[in-house]
Amino acid sequence: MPPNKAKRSSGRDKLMQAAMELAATTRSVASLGIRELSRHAGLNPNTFYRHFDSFDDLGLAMFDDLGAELRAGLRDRRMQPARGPAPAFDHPQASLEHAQAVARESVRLVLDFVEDHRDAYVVGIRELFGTSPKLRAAMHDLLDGIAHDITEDIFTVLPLRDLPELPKRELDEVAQIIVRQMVFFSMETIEHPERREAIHRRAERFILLIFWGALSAWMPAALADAELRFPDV
Amino acid sequence: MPPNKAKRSSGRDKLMQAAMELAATTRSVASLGIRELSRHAGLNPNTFYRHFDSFDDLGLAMFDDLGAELRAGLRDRRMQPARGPAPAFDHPQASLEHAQAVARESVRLVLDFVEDHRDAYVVGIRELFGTSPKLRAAMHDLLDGIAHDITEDIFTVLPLRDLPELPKRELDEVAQIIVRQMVFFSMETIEHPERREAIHRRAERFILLIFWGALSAWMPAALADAELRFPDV
DNA sequence: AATGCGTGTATACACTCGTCTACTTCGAAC
DNA sequence: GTTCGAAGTAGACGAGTGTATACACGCATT
Repeated sequence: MPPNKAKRSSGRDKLMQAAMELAATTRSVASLGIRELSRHAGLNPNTFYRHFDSFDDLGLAMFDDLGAELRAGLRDRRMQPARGPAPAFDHPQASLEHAQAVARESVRLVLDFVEDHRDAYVVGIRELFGTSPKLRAAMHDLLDGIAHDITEDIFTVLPLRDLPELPKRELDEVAQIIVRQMVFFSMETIEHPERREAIHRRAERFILLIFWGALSAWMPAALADAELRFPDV
Repeated sequence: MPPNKAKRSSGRDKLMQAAMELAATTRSVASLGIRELSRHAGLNPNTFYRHFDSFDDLGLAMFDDLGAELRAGLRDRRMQPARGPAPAFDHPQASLEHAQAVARESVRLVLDFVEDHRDAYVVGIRELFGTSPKLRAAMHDLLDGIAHDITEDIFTVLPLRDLPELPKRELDEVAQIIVRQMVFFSMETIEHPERREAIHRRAERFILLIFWGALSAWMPAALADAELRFPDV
């Protein structure tokens, strides 16, 4: 029953690869032509029907791969211990600097991934507001999944879980906002690679700003007591 | 030299209208067929060439109209005096409640516009990450223009201009973030109209949160002195 | 009254498209 | 060793496509 998933027919992969290349530069996934696609993949038009029964089908397969790789990459680099342990929360200034470092590294991580997977990424974002309801929903779910990962990550890495006032539901909302904003920032680096550093700074400042807002809103006493200042970024 | 711009050929308008209807449901602007489009507009295929020399051309014309109407609508409803004058800044709690009212009304304004111009709006957002660089740039510029309007509005309506610490450049960044986030919120109401009220609340909370972050970051003393609390939304 | 010109139409040509039917190849299971 | 199914190929059909050429109408200017 297990049909050696690794060696899996190469025609399928060729078609997905060709679709990615074509959709990244020329058209949207739904508007690809079967002939155009198979020609670009070096295959017969009919081969498409052997593996997919619609372009939605193909798109979903592509985004499954893309999403798995992105979330795995994020998880791996999040787990790497080089970042060091989080400071205890009774050293607020250290905690703040730690949070800033985490934000900076996370932004770099995303922008690196985008740079390494340019084609797949632009196709995915294109379909986020594209014509196919199924692909829109798939990308929407993917982004929300990443946001949820981030929420869990914050609860794990930072010692905020000791503070009962910080509701997970609202933290999830903040994570979703960050993920969605990063869509714009990352597409901006693709269109204007030369502005990469400036965009990186803007993204980092945005993340710190909204967290600062959340902290100020939900636990103002802690900030006031520690006489924290918003960091210059 | 002024060729009665109002009465301007109706074929042009028919084509743009047809393009809007088709692109909103079926395809992206660039993937429209000339025959399909003119058939849907009740015109001869060649008529298209009389008015446009590419689909980019047509898209730019559409977005010019859309953008003008949106920005005019925003400006009008911003100007209407029903909102009342802004409180002086030495009454911080009143100022905060005023800001909250402005945020709530602005969100409602945008969501109303989106509801009233569903087709044109989804086409525009589709092209924001679409295949045509020209249309992407046009939509990008449109959003940035709106963000700039908001910045100016804040400087006019709220008495923050008396505070030299609040840099206009950073305020512009915040406005851009809000506009971009509203893209997601508004598309969410289009896909899930029944969640409109919940989305409205989330959007309002987001706007207040990021402004709260900005205020806390740039003028923490003012907030601390006034013993302000983040409003429940 | 004559002249352009902007707008819309009719027809035709060469080409691409999606898909149907029929054929090959190949590897694994019995 | 044969069978069988999955993967890929070949060719053909009708429908739809972009666009070039040529034509018709209305209306302002001269």
